[in-house]
Amino acid sequence: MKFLDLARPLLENPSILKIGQNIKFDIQVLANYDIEVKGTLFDTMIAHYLLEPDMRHNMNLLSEIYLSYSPVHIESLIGEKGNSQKNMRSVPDEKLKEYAVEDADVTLQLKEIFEPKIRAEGLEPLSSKIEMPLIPVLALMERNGVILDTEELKKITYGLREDIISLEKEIYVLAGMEFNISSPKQLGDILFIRLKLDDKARLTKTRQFITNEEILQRLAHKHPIVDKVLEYRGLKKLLSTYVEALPQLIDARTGRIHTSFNQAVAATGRLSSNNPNLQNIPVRDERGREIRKAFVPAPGCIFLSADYSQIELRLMAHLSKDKNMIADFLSGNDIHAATAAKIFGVDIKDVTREMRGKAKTANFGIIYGISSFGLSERLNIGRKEAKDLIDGYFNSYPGVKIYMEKSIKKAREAGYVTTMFGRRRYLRDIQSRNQMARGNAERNAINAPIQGSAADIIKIAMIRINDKLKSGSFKSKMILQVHDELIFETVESELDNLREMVIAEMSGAASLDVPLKVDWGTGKNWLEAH
DNA sequence: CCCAGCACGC
DNA sequence: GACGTACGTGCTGGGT
Repeated sequence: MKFLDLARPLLENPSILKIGQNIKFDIQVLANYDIEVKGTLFDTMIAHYLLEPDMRHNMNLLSEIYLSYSPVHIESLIGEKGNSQKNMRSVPDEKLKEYAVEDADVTLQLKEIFEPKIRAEGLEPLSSKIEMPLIPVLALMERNGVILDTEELKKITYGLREDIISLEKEIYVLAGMEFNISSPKQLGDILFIRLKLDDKARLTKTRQFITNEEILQRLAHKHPIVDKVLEYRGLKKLLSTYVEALPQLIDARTGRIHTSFNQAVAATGRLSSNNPNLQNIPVRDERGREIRKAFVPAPGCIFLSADYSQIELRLMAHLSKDKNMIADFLSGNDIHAATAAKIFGVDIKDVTREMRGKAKTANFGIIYGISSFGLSERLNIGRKEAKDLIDGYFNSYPGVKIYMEKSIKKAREAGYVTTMFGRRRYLRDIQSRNQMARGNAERNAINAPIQGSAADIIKIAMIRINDKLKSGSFKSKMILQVHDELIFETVESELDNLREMVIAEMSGAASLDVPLKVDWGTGKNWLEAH
């Protein structure tokens, strides 16, 4: 009897607990053999992520820390990573056995340590109701993948290449010499030494000239080369990071792109995505948006995109219990306009674009714990005006200021802050005498509960939606998560049912003092649906 | 091979 | 006087 035939009934038995380190990986390997792992999961990597979200969670490290034991490194079996790295299949059975058994032993020992710690720290519900059940959901989304229309991408490629070459030529003429525009060092020397665009130019810590977008924007009026450089940078980024890289990641077996969702990287509880990162596909800039047209549904399908509207600001309203902010959300008015009306003391119908823009920046800044200096930099206004704006903000929403102070106080006293669902973030620098370290910790004390609660909520929605997809025998697939947005490859006949279900599960995932509003769109590519 | 600087997303 | 908005991934250049 083959091993798989022996293992299958155990792995597929829903009443047998599965303990592992990075179980999503095992689920994917077993899925290749048509084994569907069922039953409750306990993943030591995820457990440690909940216990110490800022740390790394690989098994050898955990073993060294918690078991004072250094397991065999995989490299000693299959060699260093690189071209010559061998496959697990090439490892002699005797060695493989030792490795596999040790791996299982260490994992079980770690579980015995982490499980009581999870319980002791009040993390059990977050663990057993959200993080562990999410593992197979992410595994399925990864296997689902998404189709990339390479012909559509090719169309973009030619235009980009041409424009980059002509920009390159124009830049060389304007600079009076050729240089590597992609080298910040060379570019800085051209702009600030050769062309003398700013005699007070700021330097990076490695004493190069800063040439980032913010600095260049301010210089744009001084010389035509600056805009060309900005455009060149943007187009190069699109070409190298997306247009040229994405087609290389199409899986030969499925013909689709399969990202990895990492559940144990972001210290706030968010997911991250890599190989490729499908959470940073361009959308703001007109030229970049074109790339989204290349993400398409399977024949007979249509994309449904559903996203939480202003979830972080709604969480600020909920967590702070600020009466005015709650009222602004309940009114159904545009929140940034409502904020502007309060800050500037005008009727909401008299709010100008400029006022709304400032209020919007202030709203974002508040979530991130911004200072008056930060806000003045961002809005390109004076320190005084920025301070007045912030004072106006706190007068409008006094509960928000109190909440921010309370968050910092909680961090000082407990050493950590928590999300709505008990996720912790330790802020060890909150007492630091180093201003920068302490400031950082204080901003995290404000941001982590908000960003983290939003992450908790969308994870709950994803689990419930996945359950409904199964129980309702939908053929539609959940394929992507982008922090506050879920994307589905929808069988067209299921669209109405699916949309209704998705919106209900997303808005019902948590009960706040303000509604959890969900916006949605559909389309024959990701740009249309967004 | 690693880090810095930069740019994309939320 | 310096610092100054959270969380990520990935590219290129440039030094080792």
